[in-house]
Amino acid sequence: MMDRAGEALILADLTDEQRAAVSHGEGPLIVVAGPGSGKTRVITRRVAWLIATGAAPPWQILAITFTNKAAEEMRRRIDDLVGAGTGVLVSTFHSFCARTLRRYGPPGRTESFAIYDEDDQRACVKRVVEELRLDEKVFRPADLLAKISQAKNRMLSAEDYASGALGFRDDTIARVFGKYEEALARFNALDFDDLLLSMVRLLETRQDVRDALRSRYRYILVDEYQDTNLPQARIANLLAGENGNICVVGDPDQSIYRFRGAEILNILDFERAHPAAREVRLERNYRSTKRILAAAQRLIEHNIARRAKTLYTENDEGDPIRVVRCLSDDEEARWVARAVEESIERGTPPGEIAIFYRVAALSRKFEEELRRRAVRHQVVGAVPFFQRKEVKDVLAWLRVLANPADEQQVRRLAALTEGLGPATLRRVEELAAERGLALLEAMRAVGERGDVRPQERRAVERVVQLLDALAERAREGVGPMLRAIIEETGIERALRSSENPQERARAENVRALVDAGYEFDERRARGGAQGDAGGAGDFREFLDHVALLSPADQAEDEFATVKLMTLHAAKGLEFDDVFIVGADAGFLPLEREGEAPDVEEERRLLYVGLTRARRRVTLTTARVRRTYGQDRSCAPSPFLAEIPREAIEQRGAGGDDLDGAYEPLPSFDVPFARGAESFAPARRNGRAERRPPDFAPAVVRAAAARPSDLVPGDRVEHAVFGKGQVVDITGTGIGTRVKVEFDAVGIKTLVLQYANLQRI
DNA sequence: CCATTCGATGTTTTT
DNA sequence: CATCGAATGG
Repeated sequence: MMDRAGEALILADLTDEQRAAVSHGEGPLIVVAGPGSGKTRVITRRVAWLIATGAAPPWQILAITFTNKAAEEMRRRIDDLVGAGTGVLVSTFHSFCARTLRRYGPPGRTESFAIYDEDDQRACVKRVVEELRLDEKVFRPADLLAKISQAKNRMLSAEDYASGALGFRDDTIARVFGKYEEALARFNALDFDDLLLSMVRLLETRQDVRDALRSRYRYILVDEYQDTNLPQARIANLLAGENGNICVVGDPDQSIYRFRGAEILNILDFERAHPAAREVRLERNYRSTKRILAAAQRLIEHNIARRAKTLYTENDEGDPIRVVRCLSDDEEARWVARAVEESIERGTPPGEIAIFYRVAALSRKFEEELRRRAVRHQVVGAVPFFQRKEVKDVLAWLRVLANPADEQQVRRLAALTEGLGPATLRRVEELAAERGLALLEAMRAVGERGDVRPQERRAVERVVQLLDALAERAREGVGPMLRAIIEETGIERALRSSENPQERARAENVRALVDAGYEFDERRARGGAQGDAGGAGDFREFLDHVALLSPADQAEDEFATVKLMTLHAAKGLEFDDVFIVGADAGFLPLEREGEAPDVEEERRLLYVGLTRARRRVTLTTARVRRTYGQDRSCAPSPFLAEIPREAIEQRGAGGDDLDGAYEPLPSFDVPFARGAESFAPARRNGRAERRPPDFAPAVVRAAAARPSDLVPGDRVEHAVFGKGQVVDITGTGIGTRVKVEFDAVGIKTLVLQYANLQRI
């Protein structure tokens, strides 16, 4: 424990506001922290201060974050201040709940419950939909799941939903909801939302648990409070108790997870829920230049549902924000990649450069372009490793072992097993129904069905035998178990010998999973984890760990690589040089079919993006963007007009200007200057219409024009089809199609754009 | 039972 | 264009 000097040290280099928050005594505290205002610093210092002053021993402090990554980072910073392994619990809501529920048993489940991720959930909904004989086209499992999750976030039960249902569709959703809940209970499973809801129920119904937890965790700190949903806020408040020691930190302007149930009122109305709360506002920004901050501030002031907050900074004026209007998305990618290169040449460390986009699908072109230029880069949160099919296939074996009631996973095993198809499975299910057995038990008894052929019976037995063999090896650790799985099932071998390079990459994932298992064992052997040493608990813990890992957690912050990520993933990070691409109407705010965009939320999203930057921001737009292989013309995002002009330097890439909304400025890079003037841009409020090929913009025509001096009779070569002769050419611009009679494969019609024909 | 092919269909954001 | 699911043929 620290002395007075240590205490002074904790407060030494803080501003008055920061100090007020850090050294707040008992009772509720809300810290409204603007971007770059030293929020994490305040939390970690406060933890240190509580310990140093003896207000609470470390193990009575609970700090809650949203992502594992944030938790890790916070733990690290707390360790730096107070020493490692002091026992401060830093956890995400979900893993804190999972852990507590495992200890006390969630209502209606046993402690060995499975945690269902989105894939599992969808599969489960799908089964319900089939069971109810609904048309999957009309009732798409993913849509239904979204509705169900939404309801759960609002703490509505299936019955609640049913009683509020309007019309047939709602009624049906309510029925699916109910069946889905039944299925989860039967499988002894909880989905992500249930982890929170069960926790609420546990705290509300079990006074002993509530008291135990309250005396255990006397100080609660919640980061990113603006992103809490109803159950999360309820949990935090139940843990804290009335007038308890709850400290919430956040920024309503950075609330960007409404689609997932985040309730911005939790933070806006915190004081109403806690009349005794003290509020501290952190408005000084230490991160960005004056210009960036001014731009962000002016932008966000267009929101109506917010509480005024005025940020300021003592930092430099800085460079203007670049706004670049490109002729096409291809060119945007080229331009950005070049600008990234240039930034690196100017001395920016690659790891200090980031590219943000609204939708993940946009990443591809930038990736390709960076790869072409050999710029090291990394897509953050691209494909969540532990959610890849091959990884989940392997994990399914462990999951069945951990929770044999999980029929969903048992089915998965069946699907993985050669010779065990739907027909055989149905027979096993019938057997289960007849005898009142669990699916897995029925598989053991498969011999009692006369109508299962020996070949199929053997397949079923293989599954059971492997599970038994794995159970035997459970004490050896997760690594050996995983290894046994891939060896016995031959999954890695099968993938590795595939023709398809993508498949072979999957083999690497399987291998990496086994490695992760061994690493887990090692970490555990070193005494890192708590709980029973070795044995069956091990792989359960491994599964929990894996289930609650998010894509963002996979990011390794390598100093040497440029980062690409969605605007959502950018929250909480900072970079010297930020590129926000795809700043087009329709994309930002993102418009979805049949739904009005949530403009304020989208504006906050851009606000988050802008305020990640320390030194430079570049926003890019494209006149023509390709989606579904179709060209659509786009207007710039309306948000661009909300940024003060004096903070902007506007450029057109391709000898073009910004549609008159801004002063025309000299071009930066002019790959396709000519021909641009012949094209009058459609600037219909984003929702660009599909245009016939002849109206294809000049840029694209220029791009496609290169080989189009082809005439019938020319000899050409194609990468796949080999050599051939051009028979006919139809269409113009991007829609140009070439009919080629190939020597080897006969006549094919190719889209000139993609065919990549070489004249010979 | 399985592999291949064809057609339709689709694009947020994530614990 | 890419991916997925269903249909189809072996």
